[in-house]
Amino acid sequence: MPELPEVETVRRALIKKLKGKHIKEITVLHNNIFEKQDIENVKENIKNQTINDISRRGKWLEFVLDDYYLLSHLRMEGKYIYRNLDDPIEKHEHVLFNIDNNFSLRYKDVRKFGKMYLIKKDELEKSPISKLGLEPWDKELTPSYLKEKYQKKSLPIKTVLLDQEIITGIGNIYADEILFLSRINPHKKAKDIKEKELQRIIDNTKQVLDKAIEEKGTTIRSYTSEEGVTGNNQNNLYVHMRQGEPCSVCKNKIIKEKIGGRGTYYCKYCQK
DNA sequence: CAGGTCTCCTGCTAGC
DNA sequence: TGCTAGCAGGAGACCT
Repeated sequence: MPELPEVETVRRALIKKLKGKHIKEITVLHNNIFEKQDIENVKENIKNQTINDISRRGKWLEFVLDDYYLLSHLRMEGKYIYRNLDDPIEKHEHVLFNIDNNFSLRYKDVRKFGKMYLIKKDELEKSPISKLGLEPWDKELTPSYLKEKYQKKSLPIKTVLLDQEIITGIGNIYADEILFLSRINPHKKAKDIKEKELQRIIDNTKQVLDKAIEEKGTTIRSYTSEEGVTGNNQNNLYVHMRQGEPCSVCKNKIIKEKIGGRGTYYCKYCQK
């Protein structure tokens, strides 16, 4: 499940291979990937566009083309793979990019949850990324920013950390890790979090995500290594996917509960 | 506006 | 061993 570090890892890999290349045409095998868009327009407009750069906003990849941004969200299982142009289409490949009549870049997504948007450069405000909150390393991310955003949130902090309109890029794995390192109980209401704790959340968010990027992401529950991106950060997880194992601090058992519909792992002795 | 629930989708897994 | 029901999960839609 790609979160910010995994998306950043994918971005760095893609740009090496794709920068300066041209999208000659695309084949779309599952229209829902391009949600609420006219597929024929998308196919026509993307023809012969140059991939000038690939950037990232939260969990979104942003292909910077000549006249458009191609926004791509991998959601749970999305990945990009390279094939020869005439290689047969394999299961779960939904969008095929002909790159310079030379090779095929393919978007593959077992669950079909991923989304793409082809947006004119001056219409970015109409796209989903316009609603995103601050990047974890943004200077504006301060305890007072979070205090203001959290003041009306009665939801558990675990749920609120996943809110992409406040801090963008945190997903289910890293939310658990950030709260463990911050010694905050995931059930605690966001509005009840003290200023000192907010500072710990900010510091640990950066630390956890930096470390995960350094390790090229976390690979769990991944049945193929075909995406070419197999990270090592799963070895550094303190609580996520570790129910029943001893807490690294107090040795009590890590527990798993559902919070806001999400599997949540924490130590109820260390996290108050 | 805040928050709850449903939906999308398919492979994996627990339980019989 | 083989089958099936239920689960996992990011984010938008829809409802209260």
